[in-house]
Amino acid sequence: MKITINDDFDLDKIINSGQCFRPKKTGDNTYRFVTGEHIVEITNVSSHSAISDPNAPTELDVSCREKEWNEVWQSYFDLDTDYRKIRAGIPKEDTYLKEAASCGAGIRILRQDRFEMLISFIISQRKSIPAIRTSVERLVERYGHDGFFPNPVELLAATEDDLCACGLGYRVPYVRKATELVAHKDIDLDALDDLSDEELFGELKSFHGVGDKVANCIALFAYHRTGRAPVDTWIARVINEQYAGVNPFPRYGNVAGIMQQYMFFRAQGKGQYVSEKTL
DNA sequence: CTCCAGGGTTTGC
DNA sequence: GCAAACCATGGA
Repeated sequence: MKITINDDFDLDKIINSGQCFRPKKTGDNTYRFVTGEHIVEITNVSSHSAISDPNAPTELDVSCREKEWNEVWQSYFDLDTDYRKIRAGIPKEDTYLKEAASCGAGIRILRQDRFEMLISFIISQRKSIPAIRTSVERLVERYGHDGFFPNPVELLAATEDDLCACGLGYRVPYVRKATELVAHKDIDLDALDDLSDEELFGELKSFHGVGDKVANCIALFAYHRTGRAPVDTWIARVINEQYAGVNPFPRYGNVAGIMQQYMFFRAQGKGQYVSEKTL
């Protein structure tokens, strides 16, 4: 099925933005995404001239039917939000963010599976992104089914030794306890969606092994709380070197999390800066 | 071999 | 309240 997108949309930047660990490139201009019990292959079939023009619409060929696209992937890719408008609203005084947003144009904040994000970001602490991917894939292979991330009941089957074999190291008890709480319905991850940002943040931090940074990542990438801006080692470095140690995110209100993603992408040296003139 | 990774918890003051 | 020690592994 053919899809046309009239907004920022760059699959390569999305899968390399650090917000997701499983989506991957499967061929020339083709990418595979998985969430919950859904899987889709997406090929960018835009003409070459359109790819070089940031304002041209993006033409996609997607493997799923229209019903699934509208009910699952439209929301997953946050296609009802105007990212160009958000980028245009960045004050030019914030020159570093202007450049970062130019580099990261095309990134979108994904609405990902809650349990998967909880477990993935617990694992993420003190690990490199490639190492996180390896551990998450091992969980999928051993405890998921049909290539889907294991649901809480499936992951409950993993003993502490099993989890250790997935390279989780000292995080094994964190993942184990979180899985038990969710599988036994002591905590309802879906019900947390009704909470305010601060209340959600507090509930997420009640998990052993979830601190400020991980709670904000889960809030941003699973609950789409775009006002949350996780501060990790990369962002802390940016705050120190570019903002004289003063956290710039409060001024960006409910789009702070989107700005954080642009900065994270830029801080890793990814993306190319495109000057305002060529935009 | 060494170094460090999208941090968090525990401990000691 | 704060700073420092400590944490298991994999990837570079």
